[in-house]
Amino acid sequence: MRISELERRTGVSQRLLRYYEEQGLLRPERRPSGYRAYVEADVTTVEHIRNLLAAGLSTTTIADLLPCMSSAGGQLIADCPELLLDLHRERARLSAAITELTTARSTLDRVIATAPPSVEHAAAQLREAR
Amino acid sequence: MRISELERRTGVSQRLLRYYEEQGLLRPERRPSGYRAYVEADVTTVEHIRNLLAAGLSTTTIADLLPCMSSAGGQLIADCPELLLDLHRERARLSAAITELTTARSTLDRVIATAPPSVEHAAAQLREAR
DNA sequence: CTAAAGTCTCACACGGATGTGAGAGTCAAG
DNA sequence: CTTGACTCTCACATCCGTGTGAGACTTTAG
Repeated sequence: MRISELERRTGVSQRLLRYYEEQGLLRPERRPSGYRAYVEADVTTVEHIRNLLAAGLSTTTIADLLPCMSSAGGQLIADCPELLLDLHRERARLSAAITELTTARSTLDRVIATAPPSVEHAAAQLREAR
Repeated sequence: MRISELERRTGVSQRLLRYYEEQGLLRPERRPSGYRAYVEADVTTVEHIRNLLAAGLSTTTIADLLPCMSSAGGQLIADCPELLLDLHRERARLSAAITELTTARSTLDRVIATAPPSVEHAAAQLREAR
């Protein structure tokens, strides 16, 4: 598929799709014309990229991660205990973030719960008004 | 405490501590000299900030969140349906972020799980060596 | 063949998080 | 008082993810 279709299917701009390629996250074939030729799996890959970026990972970290995720075999980390160590660190950071966010959300829920019904009602109307 | 102590205790540069204040994340008192006077709780607050930033949240989002995380002042929203609406939106964003982070962590777990025991062992030794 | 739509590369721009340095004021030890 | 360490503000600089536009080439529809 060409770039506009991948853009449509993933909701990610062409600019970013080219940027991800520049960062080594995507490696589409090229047609004789120079047009990029993406494959079906790239749709999933782009979704992975978006998730990991939203989680605060950098493109270079993601670049390390993606080969492991596509190639079913763990050959890559088989040779590289250092990478495994990085992944463990990354996981710990993610867990800490999840805990933080979950705590924050609970607190938020408690605050929201203190709103008197009249205010809830007013807010609901505000929401409709948009 | 003054800024260099907070820097030492949190590992966050003075530049960033001032930046967080500029963004409304910290509100240290000022001495007559103009020096910032931080309190004990600021250490924890800074840790929260670092975690939330690492989770991909912006300073403005964190600014909305922090008051909820320290003191659950429910009186705040009694007068202001607009704020309640913001909190609901914030909650939705938090849930989305949590989902993304959890997805990312599961992905990471699957990658880690492909490591053969020999590599796990090598990694464990690397970890000790630090 | 022509026109329109799609794609390419390149380059400039921008906001957010962070580093770095200059110049001036404050504090504490000798 | 002087000196050195600490702090202040202000400004410029950098990296990263992203937007936008120009100018040239490719593909497709009529």
